[in-house]
Amino acid sequence: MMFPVNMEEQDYTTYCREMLTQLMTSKVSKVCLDAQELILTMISHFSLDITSVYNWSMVDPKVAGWLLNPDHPPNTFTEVVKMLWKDNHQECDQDADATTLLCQDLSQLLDVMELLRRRLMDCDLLDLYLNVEMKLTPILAGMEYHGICVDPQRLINMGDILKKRIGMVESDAYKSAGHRFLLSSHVQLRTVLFDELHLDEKCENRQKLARTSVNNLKSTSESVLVKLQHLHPLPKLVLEYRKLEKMKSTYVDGILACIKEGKLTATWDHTSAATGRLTSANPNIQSVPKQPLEITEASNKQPAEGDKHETTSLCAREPYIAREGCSFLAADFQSIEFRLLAHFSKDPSLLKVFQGDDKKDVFVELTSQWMNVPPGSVQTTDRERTKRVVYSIMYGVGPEKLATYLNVSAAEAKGFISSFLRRFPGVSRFTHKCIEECKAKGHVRTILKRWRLIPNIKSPNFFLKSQAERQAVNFVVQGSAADICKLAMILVGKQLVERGLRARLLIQLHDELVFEVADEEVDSVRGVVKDIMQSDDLLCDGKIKLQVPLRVSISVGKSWGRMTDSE
DNA sequence: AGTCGGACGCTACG
DNA sequence: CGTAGCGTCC
Repeated sequence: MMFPVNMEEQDYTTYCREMLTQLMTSKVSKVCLDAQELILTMISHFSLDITSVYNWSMVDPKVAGWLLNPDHPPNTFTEVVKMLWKDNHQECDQDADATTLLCQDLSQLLDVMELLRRRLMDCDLLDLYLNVEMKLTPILAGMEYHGICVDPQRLINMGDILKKRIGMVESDAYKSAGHRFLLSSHVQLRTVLFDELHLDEKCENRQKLARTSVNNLKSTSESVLVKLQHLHPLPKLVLEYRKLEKMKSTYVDGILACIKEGKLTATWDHTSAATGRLTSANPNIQSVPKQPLEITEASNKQPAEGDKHETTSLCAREPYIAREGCSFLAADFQSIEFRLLAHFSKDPSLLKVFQGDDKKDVFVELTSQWMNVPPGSVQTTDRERTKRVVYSIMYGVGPEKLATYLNVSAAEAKGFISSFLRRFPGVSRFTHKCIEECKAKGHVRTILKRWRLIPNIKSPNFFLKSQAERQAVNFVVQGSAADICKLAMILVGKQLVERGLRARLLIQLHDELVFEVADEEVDSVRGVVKDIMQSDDLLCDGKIKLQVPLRVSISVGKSWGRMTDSE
């Protein structure tokens, strides 16, 4: 490519923009390390129309390296090279200057990419690479470019309320402990709870309290504090302190620190999750709490009035506001991982739960099947328990952890799991098939053939082998859900552009997409998004057949904290 | 004497 | 299961 030097700046910019746009949309193969970053830079620098970058096609060696070995992705070009040639790669000249090094890299770039392409082909990953992962790259760049508007004043107000309440809980905690100590220190809390107050010895019917995983010390985690809270006021105060502190440090102060020019600009990372999921960082928008935090605010001002306390509800998503004249539209795949478990298990009773009426509640339906009672008389607590059991089985967590979630004994939890597996035997068949396949091939695959190498599946160490088995099963379910969500992002993006709708994707929460939409386009966008996400076209034009239908629910709102269901 | 970085524990989300 | 990020502690 040539860049003329004798040009006015204005013309020069126009010239470059034209050149680069032509190059990017041409059929010529473009190899680019960190393609996402380049696209973002170009959108920002040349003020390009975001929709025009969706059909740019590039190949990125780092993304290829990650797909080949998702547990140990290469972070630099050197690491990509190392990965391909292992130990027998040509030594780089340590003393060479930057230009020489760059030239060496460039001279290798094409060869490297050619080799990566061949590897991807051999591993049956090329289709996934070209038609999913690389198509997603410009979409992620777009998400980073748009950013999300937040109202800083709301965050500051929340911070003030939290600060006051934290101070009060702190002094109450010191009183109940009998002395001051650092409430945020697990080590100090452990001493107070167990060495000074001996709460573990007073614990009802000798309940087993959790231990820390690395050092096997007495844990002070939520599940332990819940068990201790009836013995002494301190555990409950610590629980409240932790909730308030988490909210303040991560979701108020942490978010405020990430605001640049009035908006949040998270980075979206393709290659940091071995399961194929996306991650977001600085901030991690995917972990902003959904449930509001209820806090009791003592009103010192008018103690004469009847109520001593007034309760305030703090919602971390409340300060996220759609831009002027726009609304957020969220599209959520309803229990997609569970549906995929049903698909893979082919268990007739499980499949039946997802067939027919879209309106019915799948966990009520499942509880009804499991307990042999009519759906109408399923209790809320039973429904909740069913949900926990299903997710525990999918994640492969044992009876102990399930017991803490359900607040029952480990024996009871074990009973629930075995009862469930007896009632839906397809699930066990599926998990065993996963593990056997993994043992035979050394890896497992998702519906889009994404793979994960799991060498520990043959480990003589029981813990490592069990962990590997859980990972194998979980990867197939979680990774397949990730595949489908990526397909949705790509296809919805394409359809919105084709229909001239200016909705833009801002956030991906694994099974949910959040768009920002002009108010007058909300109805059209809702229709398009829902149709596509539920259509057979989504699954590679119907080439992939699922045993269950996918269902999408839509909600709309001006604030991310106040979204209402929308037909 | 102050500061950095890694290990660890805990907890949001899905 | 597996991400990010906050906090202590050495």
